[in-house]
Amino acid sequence: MNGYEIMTVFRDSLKHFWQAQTSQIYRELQTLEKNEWIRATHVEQESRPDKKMLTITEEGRNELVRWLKDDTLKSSIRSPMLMKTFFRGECSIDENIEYFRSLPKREAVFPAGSEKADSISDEYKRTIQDPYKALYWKFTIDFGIMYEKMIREWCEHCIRELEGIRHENFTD
Amino acid sequence: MNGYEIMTVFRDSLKHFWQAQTSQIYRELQTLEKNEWIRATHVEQESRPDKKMLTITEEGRNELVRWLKDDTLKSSIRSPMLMKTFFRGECSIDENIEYFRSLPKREAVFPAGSEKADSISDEYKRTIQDPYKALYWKFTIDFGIMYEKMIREWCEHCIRELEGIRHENFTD
DNA sequence: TGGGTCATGTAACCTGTTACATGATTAG
DNA sequence: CTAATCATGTAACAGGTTACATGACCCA
Repeated sequence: MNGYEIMTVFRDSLKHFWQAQTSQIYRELQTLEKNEWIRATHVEQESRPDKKMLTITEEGRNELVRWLKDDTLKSSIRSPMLMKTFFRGECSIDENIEYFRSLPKREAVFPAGSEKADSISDEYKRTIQDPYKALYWKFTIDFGIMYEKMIREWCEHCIRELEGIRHENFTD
Repeated sequence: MNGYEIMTVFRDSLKHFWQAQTSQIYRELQTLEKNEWIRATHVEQESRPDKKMLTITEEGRNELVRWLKDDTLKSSIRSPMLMKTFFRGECSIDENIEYFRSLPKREAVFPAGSEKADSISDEYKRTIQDPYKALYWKFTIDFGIMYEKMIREWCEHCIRELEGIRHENFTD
């Protein structure tokens, strides 16, 4: 792929678990090239700007597998949404019930609906070809769907607790 | 609180959704002071190093509430774990079944067990006093517990799919 | 006497975001 | 003719990590 194609893959197929800007992609690709983990070929085109096609090297693939097998990396959650929830004691019960009601929509992993994710998949499967590799991509989609469901249940749980205390002497 | 106390709160009570290093805390506190969102008082102590106690200002609280009510900020997931899952097509089915078996333990939000979270809570509730505010902290713990459960179910789902294809002509 | 807690930070680096910059082709 | 797509990046800034630096007290 070239940088532009990688950008479209992030935008269309990976954004449910990782967003990346064009600027970051080009900068990271420069680093990968410096490390000789990828190699560039200049491809001339008519009626389209020339492309810089990138291919993974042997050392690059070794590094990829080394990273995959390294399970010392801990990927703890870093959630601005939970940080906001934590500080919601600054607002009233009614405001916070409304907050939890609107949260699932605002935090949606697939704002267009998770069914739409499948239609994106067609395009992506064409790029990826190998159905075995596409399976792991599908697993990340499944994660997103289950995550959305969990968020909805969590919000319902919080609303129930807030409604339970609304009529106690527990007001701000 | 002073910087050190804030560090202990992150370490003991917020690390399930946000980790912060001491160095970052002190740097951010400098910025908050520059913006006059917090104000410092020097407190002399015997047999202990002097403290720099910090208090939120009126503008600080306004800014906090402004941030709380701003729901234009989208907090999409950024998960190194899902990125690794995505690339797992590089490994064999058996290796990946093992990967999903060990994942819930490695990705645990509460490595000591979520029951232990409650014992941490006692210490924290003493700090926070206000039971209404403590409730929102508990909601973040509940999130962590539900998230762990979801991860376990997701891993079981992935293992089932991988075992289903193991005996098809779908090998690496 | 040695490790843990209390208490403060700085420096360098890496990663992610926002804004800027350019220019050709093609489809509606 | 105008907006979208293809194609490449740079600069500056913001946020997060790692390593370094200091020093006193307290408990075992």
